[in-house]
Amino acid sequence: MLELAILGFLHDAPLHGYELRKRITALTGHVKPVAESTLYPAIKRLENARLLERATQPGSVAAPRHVLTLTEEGGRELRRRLAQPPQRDITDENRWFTVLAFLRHLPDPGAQAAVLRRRLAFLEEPASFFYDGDRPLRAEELDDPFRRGILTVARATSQAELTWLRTTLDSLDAAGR
Amino acid sequence: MLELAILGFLHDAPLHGYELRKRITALTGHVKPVAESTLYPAIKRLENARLLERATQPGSVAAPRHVLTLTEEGGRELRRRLAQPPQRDITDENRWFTVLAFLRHLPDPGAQAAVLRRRLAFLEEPASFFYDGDRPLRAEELDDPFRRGILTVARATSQAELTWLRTTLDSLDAAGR
DNA sequence: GGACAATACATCGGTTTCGAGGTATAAGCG
DNA sequence: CGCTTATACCTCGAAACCGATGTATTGTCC
Repeated sequence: MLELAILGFLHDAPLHGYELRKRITALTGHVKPVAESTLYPAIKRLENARLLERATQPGSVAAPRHVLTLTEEGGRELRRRLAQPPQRDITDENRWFTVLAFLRHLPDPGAQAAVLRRRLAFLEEPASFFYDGDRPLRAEELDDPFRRGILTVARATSQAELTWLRTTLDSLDAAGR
Repeated sequence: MLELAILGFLHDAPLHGYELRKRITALTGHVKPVAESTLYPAIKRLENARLLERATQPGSVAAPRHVLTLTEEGGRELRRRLAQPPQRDITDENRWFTVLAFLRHLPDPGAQAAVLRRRLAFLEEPASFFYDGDRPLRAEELDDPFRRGILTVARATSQAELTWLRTTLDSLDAAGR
């Protein structure tokens, strides 16, 4: 997820690590902060895999900056990850939002729609957090107000996202024709 | 988060690991699956910390079951974690839902309300995913339909949860008086 | 003039998590 | 009788992540 965000931001423009960190913090940091000690090793991983290149830029504000640029292979890898995200990126909202944030980098509207359809399928299958045997429980059936809250909030999210997904898929399909 | 779920479920009733796994999968598994290779070491950690005890129950269906029981110290630890969750558990929805799922185990309505108020404070501060400098961008200002989706869904979630939080806090305050 | 925050990068050890695989038993099916 | 599925537990190595800490420079505030 972190690597996807790095690739995605660098696809827009070359950045140095510190700036990258600020952007990632703005994107997902209020929910799930990213430590520097997680970011720099991730950059190194991507560099070792030749997905990005580093150019030292001296005479800068403070310590010498390492400007990071996506390689062609890095661009391909970004598109590969966006087109075929693992199931985990579809189901976990944190990860899913990261996919969405960069999905425009997929050149083909059909490929974009295919990813949205996977999320649609996930949201359409009946799933709860609490069960009576196999039967999913509804909010009204719960005594616990906190568990009721979980279901209430999850249902509202799901409704809003389903609406958005369907209209967006319609316009993508219209554009694809 | 996993440890909290284990402590929470065992507070209700002693369970063996396999059953625990099924409950955790029902609770959060559709969003973020838990591998067995994560669960069993987690159980062992909690056992080593004397937060739970293990009793082998032979003559069972298949392999001998290890029935896990929460110790008194385990109960105290559960309440401690519920009363003072780290900020990460407040901001990250996955973690927050786990806190909510077991918050009823806190005996004091005032303490429950205090936790909800932390989430309320987090949701009330203006935060976006995308910025123009320091100014948070609204959905309408974005060209990218996918990024617009993020904001649309996040706003709907936030609205629903704020409503639920306020009514629940009202009734908790009424009960506390 | 000195404290402090921001910029910019990095390492280290420890913890958690994941994926892949392994070992058994029992029940149901054809 | 073998096959699959479910029950039930476990290990191993690799990856990922986190908190603490370190280094150095520049700009800002009092």
